[in-house]
Amino acid sequence: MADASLWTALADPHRRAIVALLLERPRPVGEIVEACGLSQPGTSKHLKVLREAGLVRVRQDAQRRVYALEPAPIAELDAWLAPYRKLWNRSLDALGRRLDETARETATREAPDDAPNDLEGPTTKD
Amino acid sequence: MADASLWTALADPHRRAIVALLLERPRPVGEIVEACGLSQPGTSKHLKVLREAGLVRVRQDAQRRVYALEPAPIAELDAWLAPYRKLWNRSLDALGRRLDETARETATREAPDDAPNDLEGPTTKD
DNA sequence: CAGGCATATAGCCAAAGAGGCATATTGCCT
DNA sequence: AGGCAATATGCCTCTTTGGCTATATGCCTG
Repeated sequence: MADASLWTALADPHRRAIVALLLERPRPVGEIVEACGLSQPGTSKHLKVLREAGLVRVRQDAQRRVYALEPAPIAELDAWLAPYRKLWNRSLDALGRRLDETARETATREAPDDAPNDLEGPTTKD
Repeated sequence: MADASLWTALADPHRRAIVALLLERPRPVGEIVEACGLSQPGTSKHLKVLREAGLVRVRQDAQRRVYALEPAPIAELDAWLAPYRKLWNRSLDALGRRLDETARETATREAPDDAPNDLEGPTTKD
């Protein structure tokens, strides 16, 4: 499943950095190499991983290869995340936790009928 | 930066499976072991990773340790995702919602017994 | 057609990670 | 106290992966 490679691809900080770079605008390899401070082959390898995960696409411009973000896989991530979003919305409400970029604050104080995830009790953390 | 460990934690399919399990409800270790078909120590190790990433919380109930999802880190993921969401929304608009149906397709689930379970959330496409 | 860029691939090494088994630890029960 | 049940840790192995250097490929230009 491509899902696996998606997570694997984004697991690496350098690759997330590259993805962030490409969010701003498409870029040729040289630029990416310079930005993330790796060797050119190393960067190329990361780009390969991103390519195979479908996260980026390449356009050839003479000798340059211009990489650009591919939106679909990230949408996939978003879809994966969806079920969890309602969970932390509930918690956010309960704990009064403030998160920077939620934008989902609908003030829906519905009482959870089953309340599957009550994380209370003596929380023994590590 | 808990971010790194967050991605690393979710990079593993077994750990994503565990997280999916805990989305339904909190569970003791034994149940998780059974569900993901790994050895008990192996499962425990995964739980440790999730714990250290802040993704789960433990409540001690007699000899049992009941694990539950911690919403905040997933919210963090959502925050990370936010800038990209704009991007693919744009594309979605441009492509005439073709991606939308891709993202909303439902996946078939199978009951995990001893097989490698893919109880990941709404696995999209493929 | 030779030369030079820009990028990809191949080969190699060290480090991390996932998995298993055996064992320690902790709490309950008799 | 002794034993069992549930979970965590240590240790070992094997595979994967990230990084590098060296080399191949493709494309443009003189």
